Amino acid sequence: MKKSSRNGDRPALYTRLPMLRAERGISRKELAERVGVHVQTIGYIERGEYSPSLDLGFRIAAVFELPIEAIFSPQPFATLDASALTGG
Amino acid sequence: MKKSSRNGDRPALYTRLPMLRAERGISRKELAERVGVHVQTIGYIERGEYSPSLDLGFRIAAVFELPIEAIFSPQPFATLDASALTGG
DNA sequence: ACATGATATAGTAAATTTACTACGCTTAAC
DNA sequence: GTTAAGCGTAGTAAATTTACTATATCATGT
Repeated sequence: MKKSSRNGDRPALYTRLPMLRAERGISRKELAERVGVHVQTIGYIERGEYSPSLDLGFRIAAVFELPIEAIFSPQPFATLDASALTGG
Repeated sequence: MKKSSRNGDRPALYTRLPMLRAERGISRKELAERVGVHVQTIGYIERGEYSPSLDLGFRIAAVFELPIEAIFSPQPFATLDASALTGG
């Protein structure tokens, strides 16, 4: 009654939430409060245990002021390269 | 058991799906088949009766080769202006 | 040692999304 | 005038998401 069964075991969706939170020093609890969901809900999303609603996706994107595609992806994110980190 | 109760009556999310389908001459049935959901599911989404999963959002975006933000929005879309339509 | 904050696990319950079936209504094609 | 396609409405059932509680671990700070 929890994990996406469509894809057996693989995450329903990948996310950069842990990295983005780390960068901005915001905890799951704080993010949860800012988007109006339960803390554990953020946990489930970060672990890829399910795909959030688009609605929630937009609220999270608003907190980080980033497009949804920068935070979530159906495929794993690549590690950031030099140009991303130095402002190419 | 159907509509978003969080926001009483307002659509959970707005979408340009009807316009995009019209532009490309694709029916709900065809879109549904292409993203792998039931026809009625597309109907519900187009009527704003609920907010699809981010997962499904990505699949729909892939069909149109557009970013999610171009297809869905928490706020109503404005009508396209001249520059959008003439290639500004 | 103790308290605290952050995260993980487990389990239950409620809400929302998705699937499916059946019908009614229009419009276009024949 | 019948057929078929496309869309809307209704209703039920299944699956997934979200809420919430409790407990455990780990790291930090005092």
